[in-house]
Amino acid sequence: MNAGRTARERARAELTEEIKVEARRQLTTVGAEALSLRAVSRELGMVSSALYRYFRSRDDLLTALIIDAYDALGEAAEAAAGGDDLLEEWLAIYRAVRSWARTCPQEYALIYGSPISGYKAPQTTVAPATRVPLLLLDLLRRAQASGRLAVPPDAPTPTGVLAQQAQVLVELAPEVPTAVLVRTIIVWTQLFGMISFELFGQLVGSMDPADEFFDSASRQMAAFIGLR
Amino acid sequence: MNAGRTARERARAELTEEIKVEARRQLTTVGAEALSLRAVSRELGMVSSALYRYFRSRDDLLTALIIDAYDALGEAAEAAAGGDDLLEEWLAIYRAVRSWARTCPQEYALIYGSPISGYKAPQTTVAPATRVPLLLLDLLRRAQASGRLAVPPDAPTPTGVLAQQAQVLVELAPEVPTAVLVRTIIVWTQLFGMISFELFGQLVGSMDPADEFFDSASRQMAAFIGLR
DNA sequence: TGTACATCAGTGAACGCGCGTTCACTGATGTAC
DNA sequence: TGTACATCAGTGAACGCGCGTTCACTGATGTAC
Repeated sequence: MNAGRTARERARAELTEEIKVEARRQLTTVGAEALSLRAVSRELGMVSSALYRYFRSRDDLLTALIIDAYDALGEAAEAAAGGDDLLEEWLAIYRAVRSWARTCPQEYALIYGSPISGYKAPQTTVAPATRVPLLLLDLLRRAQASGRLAVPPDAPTPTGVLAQQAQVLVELAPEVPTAVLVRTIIVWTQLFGMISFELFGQLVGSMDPADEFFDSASRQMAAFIGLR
Repeated sequence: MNAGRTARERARAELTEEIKVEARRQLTTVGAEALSLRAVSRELGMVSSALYRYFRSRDDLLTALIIDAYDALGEAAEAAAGGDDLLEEWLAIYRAVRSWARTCPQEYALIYGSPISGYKAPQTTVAPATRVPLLLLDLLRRAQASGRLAVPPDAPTPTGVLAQQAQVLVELAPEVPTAVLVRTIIVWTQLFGMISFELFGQLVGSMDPADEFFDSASRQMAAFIGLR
């Protein structure tokens, strides 16, 4: 499929990739806020201004890295999906998310950590960000269809504003009870709270290393939304 | 109580405070990573080197800000504690934490956001960080003593590594069942996951504004640990 | 109460760095005839 | 297949900034006798 591409096009695609790879490499030591175009170009043996042929600005490079991070996470999660047991699939997705976060903590921080000061994420980052949530919602739809989703009796059906807000999710997964959808957001925040605490050192002194805790929490949260 | 203090001592204490206030003010626009000693001193009308009479380095100033942030959060939470209904008290502490985070998002990010690259938090930050958890554990002890803590039947009692790790908490709240203590960490991570998502913009498009969601989640999480 | 000395706060210059971005340019690659 | 022109990648110098930290110093405040 590279057939019709000119040498120029191929070189451009490759270098664009190399720049991102090097930027990612530097992220492991330095954090997004301090990521430097000059350092990246220096490491690639090119002059800093040359980088502007590939990215219009530092923010543009950051955007590309953010989209790549969401996509990498999405791919990792999607690769873990499938199988015939839905609960196991749910847990596998959870593990894939954690595992990706642990192997790429700075990329995780890029998308789920503190906002980068002075950087405003453009709309293009929105779609990649929804890959994992959409995957989980799809799983819940399948669970509901196959009778593996037992709405917990103590799950309150949302009313008022909350019910309205839940509509966005209802449209994506109309079969799934609203009470479960709200709980899904709760466990969704729990998942990232747990991973952030693990990566950012907040669990040190209690549940670190967090393997067993993560496993227990995942299962309890799956039960919390009624998945079995 | 300022009686025995010399003018020098008073001036020093005041300026130390002013530096922190100005640094905090700059944090609202710039993020910890980019916080600049020179900018702080400039704004205070002093020469940058003068700041070194008060803080040995930039990291020292950051440490002071971190400790202050934990303490401010701790105070806000402690102020919300008390009252005769334990569930209401729990919810009030939750609301206080969220409310503090929303009024001081950059200070929140300082302690619960991505780690600051190149900064290593010293031991002195540990104690202030435990104020809120200790408050909640104390509440749970009182709940257990007054029979307001009904261990949820589906809460698994931890075994193996998890049981060992839970010992740290058991020592702090020996009356509270271990199953509840593990769930407490789960809801603890949920709380900060939820707040981070709200502040960092991850809920936009679903549960933002998050007031009702936060309220519902707090109550459901209280029920999850068996508090009523 | 007054004096001599020690402590400390704040100055200003300097060191040695780094950064993002622009711009006129050279030389290679691609395209149309 | 060969030539003329257009496109594009990469260069190197420059602009205008910023930063943390050190150091010898002046002058004010505090302390001991």
